[in-house]
Amino acid sequence: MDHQRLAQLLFPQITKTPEDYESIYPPRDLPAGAKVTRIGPSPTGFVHLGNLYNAVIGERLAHQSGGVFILRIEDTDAKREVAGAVGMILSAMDFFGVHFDEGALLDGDCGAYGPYRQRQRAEIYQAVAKRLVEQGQAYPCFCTEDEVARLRERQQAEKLNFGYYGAYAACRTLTLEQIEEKLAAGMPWVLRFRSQGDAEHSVTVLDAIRGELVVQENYQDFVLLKSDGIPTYHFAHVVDDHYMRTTHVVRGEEWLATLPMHVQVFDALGWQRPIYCHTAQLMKQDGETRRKLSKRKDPELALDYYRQEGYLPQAIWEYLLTVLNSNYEQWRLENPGLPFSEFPFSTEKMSHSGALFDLVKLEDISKEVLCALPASEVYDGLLAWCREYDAEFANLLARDRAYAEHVLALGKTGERPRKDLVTWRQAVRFLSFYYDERFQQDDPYPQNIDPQMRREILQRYLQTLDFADDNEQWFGKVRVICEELGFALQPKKYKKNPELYRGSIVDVSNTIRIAVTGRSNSPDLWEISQTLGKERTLRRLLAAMD
RNA sequence: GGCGCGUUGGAGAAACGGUUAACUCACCAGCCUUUCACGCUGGCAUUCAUGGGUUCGAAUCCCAUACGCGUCACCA
Repeated sequence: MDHQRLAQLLFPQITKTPEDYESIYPPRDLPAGAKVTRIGPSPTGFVHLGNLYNAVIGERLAHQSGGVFILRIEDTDAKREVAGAVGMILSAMDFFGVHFDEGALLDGDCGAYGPYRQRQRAEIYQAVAKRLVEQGQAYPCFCTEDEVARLRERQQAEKLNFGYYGAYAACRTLTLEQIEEKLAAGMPWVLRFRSQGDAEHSVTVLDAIRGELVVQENYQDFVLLKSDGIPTYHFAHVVDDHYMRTTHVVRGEEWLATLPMHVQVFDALGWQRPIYCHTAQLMKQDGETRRKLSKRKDPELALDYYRQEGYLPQAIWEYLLTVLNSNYEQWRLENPGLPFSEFPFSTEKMSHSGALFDLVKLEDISKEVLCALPASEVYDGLLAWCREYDAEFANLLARDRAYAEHVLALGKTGERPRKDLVTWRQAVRFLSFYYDERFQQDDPYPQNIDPQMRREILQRYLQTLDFADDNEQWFGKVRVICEELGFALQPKKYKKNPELYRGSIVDVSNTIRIAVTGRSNSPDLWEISQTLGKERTLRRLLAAMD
């Protein structure tokens, strides 16, 4: 077989060689130890939490080592591509504060190792493919998808390993004349790797998460180029990560199974293999079992969900970091003031098994993050979210910034600040009673307070109310009302002898609280009353008496 | 079916052959308290999927078994 001739026949238009690309994409000039990583999302119109998960790993590895973090669009599957998907990826990553040093942008690319969209790299793959053909390591295959499917069925029936390999690789032994004939007839073809592998042999691959992996050699003649001349993932990965000079390939563990193919191509081309980081994917509890997060089944795990609910990007980061490196929480406790980028992230600390995604834990971290944020920043964040998702509330907030900040600061000061806010959406609900436009009674009055007693309490409260009082004076008056009406001053006393009292001071103050705020859960009632002002407080009290 | 990866409490997990199996979240109880929170204190795995072995000693090493997940496309 004249491989040179075959290569020329298959790729007449390709003039550049792999060596040409070596000089177009020279080794990077980076400090020692700097890592080059990338994420390679497919533009399918759905940005997934798993995408962010791997992005966080890649970003940390690159940026904490002074390296480069790349966005590459893996658009080799034209069938699944959705218009506008690149924009969605970009905006989601930007929202979560994931910054790329180079890669695809909306209007073109940024960086010297592009293009960063795989379909635009067709010639590069083909140049490498041509070389493989010249070396006799790749060959054209004219089998149709149907034929390959039937082969698999036959193998299944005979309990053989499925696939296109060895004696089953019909086109592997085609002569140059036969190939020429089929090409001349205009038959479509794919380019297959001519595997020299033997399942009896094994290869050792370095994985930064799992240590040294010993895997079976690949023996399948898998597809390098599809009939449209666009590579499969397996080939694109090798070519791109070589010419982009990626040092660490971060990807999900579902790629472990095809890893032997990838190392085989690296070796066939005499290229240095990257260090792999095969991550255990986030899982979801599904009834009795757990499974990988799936695009189709878990739409609520689209990144957009967290944006709509108003989770803070920082909270998501911190949550993902605790899942990735469980010592992160300890570090956070010891370094409450430091940004998370100071945390020494390590692949060795990563778990080999998939973690369940825990929304409750995320909420706890959100509270923590929001609690530590100064009121003015809370205001800015909340306003930004409202502008997008609750325009009416945005206007209320913007109408009086000082008031809003004051409200947000309530209960935040002191040694033990409250952790009332979880997400922006929840914050809008929580803060609604500070605004008449959103004020309403959410919680019921205490059970042992009938409407008549409610009026009695509020009546007396109104009579003694003096906005010049300080907190102590104010509460002293509430105590007097309690005594007059037969409520226990200490909840404990009431608990001990419920028959002696109508209820306790808890019931009385809650009645007032609900009249003023509509809630049984709020920061200090007197501070709230002062904030609302005399007029509004009185109006609400009066309204509650009807 | 083949191959691969995994299995410590409700969740995330620490432990890297050696006394009572860290820590965080959740849950429960108590304290604090005018509510709800916050905070504090305590409880929550006599046991590390199961069964064998190695060892003076195992969650930690070895071997089976079970279970779960992944993968076997001209999808990534």
